[in-house]
Amino acid sequence: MEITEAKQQFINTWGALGTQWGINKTMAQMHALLLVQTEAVTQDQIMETLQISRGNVNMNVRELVSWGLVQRQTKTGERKEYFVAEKDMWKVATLIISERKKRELDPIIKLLGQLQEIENTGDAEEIKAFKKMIKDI
Amino acid sequence: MEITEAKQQFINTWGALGTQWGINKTMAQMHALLLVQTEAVTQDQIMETLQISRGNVNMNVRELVSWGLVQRQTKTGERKEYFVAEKDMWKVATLIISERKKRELDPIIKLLGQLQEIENTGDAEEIKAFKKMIKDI
DNA sequence: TACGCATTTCAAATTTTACTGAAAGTTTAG
DNA sequence: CTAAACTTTCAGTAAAATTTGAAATGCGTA
Repeated sequence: MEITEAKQQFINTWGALGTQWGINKTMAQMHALLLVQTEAVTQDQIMETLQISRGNVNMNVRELVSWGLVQRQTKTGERKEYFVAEKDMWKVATLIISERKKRELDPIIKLLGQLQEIENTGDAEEIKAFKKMIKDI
Repeated sequence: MEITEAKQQFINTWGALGTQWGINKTMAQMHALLLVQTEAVTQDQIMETLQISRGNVNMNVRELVSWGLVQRQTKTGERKEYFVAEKDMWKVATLIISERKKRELDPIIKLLGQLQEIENTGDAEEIKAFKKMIKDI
């Protein structure tokens, strides 16, 4: 296998993995593409490589940037924007985990706190079991 | 808030969280339902509580069982099946993590190994960067 | 072995989620 | 200030995932 093919396969597999983890396929693929690319990449290059529309690229780039996984770059004297991915894998992992925690876990933890607090009438055993379960989570 | 309402809210939120993590909503809700239920539960009870079809219950129960999160029980002299969830949250977490690892991570790790191995022609710098990236993951 | 209740299967329908493309909006060099 | 060059938005469309429901199958009892 040569390098181009290897990169392609990596992009596809990364995309598939993303899907299984509740991350949209295109976003995962774009991330993979930017990871394997040493040089900064333009919107058009992404469109062509992944065969997707301009709007789609735009939305997912924005999302990747908001996760802190990708940065925008502008070269002086050019209107065009370039994109580069964070390459330090340790940082990447940290960013993903803390971002998901913030967006998804924190809300449910808050709810669990509330549930722990407030109910009190009814079958005592049942309530006790429920509270224990919530607490354990 | 009383216990019934609290349980309901827990089921809904758990379902929503599941969705965000690439687990289908019904499966997550069913798991939540079985968690908050002290007693073993039948297919019909699940259908009624979550307002879903028999086929749907069947498929998702099977999936939960295959994850080891739920067990089937039969009472002697009855054809009917009852379901109970693993209640030890530590075990639950371990099961989920190891199952997802097995199903999703292992395949990509295998691929990464392959990618690490085989390509060798082309721009040396590019290949080096790619291999480093793969290795870091 | 046959009957009836319960579970399983799976193609079709529905629901949810993602993508496209064209119009509107921005930015910057000149 | 203007126009060219990009970027962004979003309603409509397309694709993917989930759910239904009815037919087929399995199981236990008599």
